[in-house]
Amino acid sequence: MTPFTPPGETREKVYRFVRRRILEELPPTVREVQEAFRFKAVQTAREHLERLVAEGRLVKAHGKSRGYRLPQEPGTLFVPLLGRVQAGGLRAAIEECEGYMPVQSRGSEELFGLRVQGESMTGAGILPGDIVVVRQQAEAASGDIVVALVGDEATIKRLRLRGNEIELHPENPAFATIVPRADECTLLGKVVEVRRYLEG
Amino acid sequence: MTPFTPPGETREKVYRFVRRRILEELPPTVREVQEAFRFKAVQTAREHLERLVAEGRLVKAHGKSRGYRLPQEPGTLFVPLLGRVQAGGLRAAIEECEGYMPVQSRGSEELFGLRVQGESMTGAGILPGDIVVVRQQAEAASGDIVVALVGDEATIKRLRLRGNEIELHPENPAFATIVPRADECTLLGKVVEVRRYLEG
DNA sequence: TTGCATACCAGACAAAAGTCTGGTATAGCA
DNA sequence: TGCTATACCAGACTTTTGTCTGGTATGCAA
Repeated sequence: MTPFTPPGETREKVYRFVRRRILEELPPTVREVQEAFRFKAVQTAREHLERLVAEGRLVKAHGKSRGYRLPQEPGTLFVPLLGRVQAGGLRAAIEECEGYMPVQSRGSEELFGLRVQGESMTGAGILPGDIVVVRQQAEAASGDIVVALVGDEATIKRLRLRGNEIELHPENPAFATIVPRADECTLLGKVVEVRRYLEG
Repeated sequence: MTPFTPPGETREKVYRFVRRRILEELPPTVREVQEAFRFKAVQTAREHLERLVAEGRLVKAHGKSRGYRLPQEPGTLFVPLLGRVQAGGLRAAIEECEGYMPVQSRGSEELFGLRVQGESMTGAGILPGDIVVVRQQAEAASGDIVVALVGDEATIKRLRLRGNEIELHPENPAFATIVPRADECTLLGKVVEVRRYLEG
């Protein structure tokens, strides 16, 4: 190989290669980097990688195979996607989930996805078939969109607190506000994200 | 260790462990599985893993380190998130993207994320600040929600084809339909997903 | 009882992957 | 010119990791 490529050019490509591989769930080995770039020596790949670590663009687990990672945790979590939640059974629903979906998150949160049924929140841009990502929490602020278990089915509404009273407001004039008694209503969590898949 | 645990119980836990590790971007080695379950022999871990492969719950790359993967490609891709797209510059906008977001995809698609500006699509549940995931394509069907470059700015509208004419319909009565000339309108792609982050 | 299955262990070997020492060629700078 | 830096190569060593052979204990069914 001609021992002169512009400084940093190859390294940039190495970085992009490694990042893609990490994001695709299988970080490369040093020798895989070597082969991808047709280096004749392992060391060449290693030098680029170590340089990227020194520059802070990668981090590594010393001595471990496929040990190169991205520095600032892209923080992608896979959370269970639930079809519906019925009385008492958030745990059960999570166990029997339909699948998993990737969500960006700071980590220590308990999240789940829930498929939206009904038109009661169309005014807030939440349509039937959409998926809401919910953070499990027992408290929420007035104005938050929440998932609550009222009677024996989970429902998505906007929460309003009036003194000690809880109100669950739909965002659609065709639906009525629910004012549940405290003992027949459990807050499952707060909606932190809304998704709509327009294909498949 | 007591040589009797109910059949399949440990294997189920091994499966969950491996799946979590794969989704977190670093598949475990056989010995990491061994240690996680306090097996005294590597072979025990290997037997569980090989069994999971035989059952089709995992697949593996023979002889490669950290070679266990999930069978049906969870297919999570990281796509560039664009703030805005201006005349001519989809390539440029992708180079200078704001960041990356995880998207579930069948793989060979060219996707990007775009932040929504304006209220012209609120009727379709697409609000200002939402992010749309767009598949790059030069053609689309009547009725699709598309991103098009009209003049020198990208816009999101519902596409209607009337014979040879292209119409870009807003979903908000306060906005007017656009009927661009073919030479001043470029189709950037089709919206395949809508996301709204309600926090942060 | 025998046979067979599951669940596990001991100890080894071989391949894969990380690491290291020492080298060459080119370019830029003092 | 010598010094330093980058980019790369050769070949080896060491650790990690995948793989293998053969073993024990328990439960179940013929």
